[in-house]
Amino acid sequence: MESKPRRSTYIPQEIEPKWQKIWVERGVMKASDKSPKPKYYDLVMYPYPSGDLTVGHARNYVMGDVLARMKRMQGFEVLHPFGWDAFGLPAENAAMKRNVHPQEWTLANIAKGKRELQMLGILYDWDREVTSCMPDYYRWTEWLFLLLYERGLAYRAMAPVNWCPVDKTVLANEQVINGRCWRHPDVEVEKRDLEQWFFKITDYAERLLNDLQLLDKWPHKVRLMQTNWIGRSEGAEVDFPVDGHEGESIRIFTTRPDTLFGATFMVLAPEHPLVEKVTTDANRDRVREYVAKARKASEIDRLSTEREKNGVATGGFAINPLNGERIPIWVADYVLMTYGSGAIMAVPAHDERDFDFARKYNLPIREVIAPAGGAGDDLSEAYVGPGVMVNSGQFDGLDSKTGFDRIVTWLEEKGLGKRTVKYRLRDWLISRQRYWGAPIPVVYCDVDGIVPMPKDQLPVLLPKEYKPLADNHEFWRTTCPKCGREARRETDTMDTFVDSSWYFLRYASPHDDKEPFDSELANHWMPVDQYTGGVEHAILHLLYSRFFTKVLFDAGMLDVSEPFIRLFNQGMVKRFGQVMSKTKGNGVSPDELVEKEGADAGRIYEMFIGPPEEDVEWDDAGLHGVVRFLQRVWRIVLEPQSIQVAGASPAAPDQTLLRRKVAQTVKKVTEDYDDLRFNTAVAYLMELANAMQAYLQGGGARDAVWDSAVRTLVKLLNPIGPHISEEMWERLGEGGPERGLLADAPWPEFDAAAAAEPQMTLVVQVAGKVRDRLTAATGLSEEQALALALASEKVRAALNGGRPSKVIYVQDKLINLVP
RNA sequence: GCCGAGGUGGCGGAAUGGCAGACGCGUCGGUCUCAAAAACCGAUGAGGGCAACCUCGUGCGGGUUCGACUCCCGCUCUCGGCACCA
Repeated sequence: MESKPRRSTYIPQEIEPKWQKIWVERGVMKASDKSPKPKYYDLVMYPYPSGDLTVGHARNYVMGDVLARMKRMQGFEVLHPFGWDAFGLPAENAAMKRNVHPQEWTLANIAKGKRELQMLGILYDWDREVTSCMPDYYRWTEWLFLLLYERGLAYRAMAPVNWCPVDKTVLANEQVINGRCWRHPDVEVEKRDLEQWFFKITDYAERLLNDLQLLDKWPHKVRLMQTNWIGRSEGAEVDFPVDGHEGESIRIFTTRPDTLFGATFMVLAPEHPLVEKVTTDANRDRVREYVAKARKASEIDRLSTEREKNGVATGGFAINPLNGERIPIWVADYVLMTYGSGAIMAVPAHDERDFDFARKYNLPIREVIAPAGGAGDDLSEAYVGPGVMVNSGQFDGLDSKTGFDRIVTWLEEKGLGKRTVKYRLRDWLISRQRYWGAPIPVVYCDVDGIVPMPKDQLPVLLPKEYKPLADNHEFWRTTCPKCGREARRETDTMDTFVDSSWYFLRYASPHDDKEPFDSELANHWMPVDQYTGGVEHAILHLLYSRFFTKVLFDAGMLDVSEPFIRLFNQGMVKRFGQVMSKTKGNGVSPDELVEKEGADAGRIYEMFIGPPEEDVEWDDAGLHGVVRFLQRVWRIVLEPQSIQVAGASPAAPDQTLLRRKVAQTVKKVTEDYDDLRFNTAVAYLMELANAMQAYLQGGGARDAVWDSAVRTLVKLLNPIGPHISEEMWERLGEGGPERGLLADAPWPEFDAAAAAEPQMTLVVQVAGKVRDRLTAATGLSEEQALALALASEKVRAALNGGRPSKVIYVQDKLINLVP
């Protein structure tokens, strides 16, 4: 019995661990600070180590890895680091549930996550790994808090804050979604008056807004979301004197000073400090009752736009500074204490909210802006558009835009008001009543007040014992750094978004023990060339990081004022209609994937599954299609003799054609990787493999042209399928541990001459409908093309023997004959 | 309510003013096999025709253009963001 010649088969499980080991030994992804090559900083958002890494989460890490690998081959010195957003509540929840220390749980998850990333062939410079919960990192988070404090950007204030009753901590505005906690969509936040630490991000509102214009490589959507979040409004502040209270006035903000003559009443927020003063004795009980009720109402109820507006009259009156008119002062909770000055002038004719309110309480509605093209005395709704000013004394007849300026100027001259810009953005509340976070490094002393820790005494270490810091006497009993008397340490920790607002800088000098980062190195690597992560951070993390970068720029520690040049938000991977997660039971773990089909197939499938920015549905059958593709590539590259010359209708093997296809693929795949269009890049690689197989089936010679095609295919495949391509490279005799890695080989150059099409398909249309397709040389003149078209039987038939009255010729593409 | 993105075969998707459906999945037919699976080869938008071919077709209705998935206007549905910010 004769045995067939033994064929090598593609068995990913045999080759993947081998190359992973070699890459690590060779330090393939180590970034050198001193390289003469141009730098490329390729960053993925560092994750929370939840211990729940599925191939779904890994999708964006694969994207980052593909780019990093190609950029290296293209001759860049690539910084591709990884780290862990390791402080945060889940660790405390796990600690309470399982009685393990948050740190123990976190570090175990990190070890697990790291192993899972490595088994997918994702390479990072692990020497630069940062872990935000370790003292060598949070020491510098504390340091940066002090920097902000020194610069007047960190302050402590009593304020009504959002309290999550489940997490038992306060939340930043950005963490409250529709009045509910961002981590618990079922839990309404409560308002509490607490003294808390804030970062003064509002000082940077204007710059955060303006510099969005520089970020032209960010998704339009994210820029828009930040623009709306910052919420800039131009208008005027105007003081309305309170009738009968000499020297007392109510300051309002309006974006429509042109409607000042239409103000028929004023509204104060229930929390407004002047409420008590302006209220008359006759109205006092009702007003007090209303204010008490409003304070108790939940945020959700208060902010609901559906709810009918309500309020009470104070009995007091204010004077319109423009016309001296006496108008009543009301209290209503549709006016928010947290925006503007907590008081408004109500112009019901030209504001929908004021209109509703006026209707309900029969307050006068006076039209002062007439819509262009006719007086709109229809009072069924407020007219909020521009128009011509009426009932406005000396300003009558002006268009509202001019009136805006004139009135503001008039107010400024009289000292009654001034042009103002307001933002919706609020200061960033960073205090958290939690154990597992970076301690806020300040001490409260009866004598010296708030005393920041001296920087050389950092870090304020978290105590080993897991219990609330406020209950840990050993932690908070301390001495004042200034006077040495007994003092109390701050027991709140920082929002974990503080940790993640600067981690991308730490990667530049992760072991620096003198400062948060080495400015020279940070300036070398920054800005991040490509930043990849989920869109859920469109506001929170990205806004905070931009803020920190600007503060550090102002402090002279950084040369850049925007951290991320190009931002990409990848879509999520779903399975059975839901986002993949281990807890939901629909996750595919890296172990499962690698064991079943191999890391390369999984990587390529995740890139091929759909457009990278879209949510995609994981499908095991689809994954198998990629396995087939890899097996085919393996055969084409290593076993071309095993591919039978087809009997039926083999396409004539054409070397020029093959060379052209290879050259065209180089261009398309390179551009697509660069633009993160991985799905089409894979499609082009498949097309090339199909063309190469057809060439073999046609009996094509395996000569120099073939060899070059094979090597190019393997190289183009490398960033996305690194193990199989590295193995094939070695077996082709091109590389391997001795002769050099494919990962270090140069990227294929685009050969424009080889890619050029000498012939074209001339599409012939008659009246815009395709009637024939002709093969012709490129560069035809219109006359030549027309002659060719008219020679076609089908075209003549479509023209019914007539002559075209008009001809449109698109060079090398199409000719359209209009009868 | 306001702002934004989107709607293409049985499915995921490709094509951004010029050949609609690349690439893949699935399905059907074939080769191999005692058989099945796998693998490989071929077909595959719908309708009509023996066929060459013809007609229709990118959510709906209009428009611009020699020509529209692509641009404009209106509508509709889906998804995302914001939601009393004066």
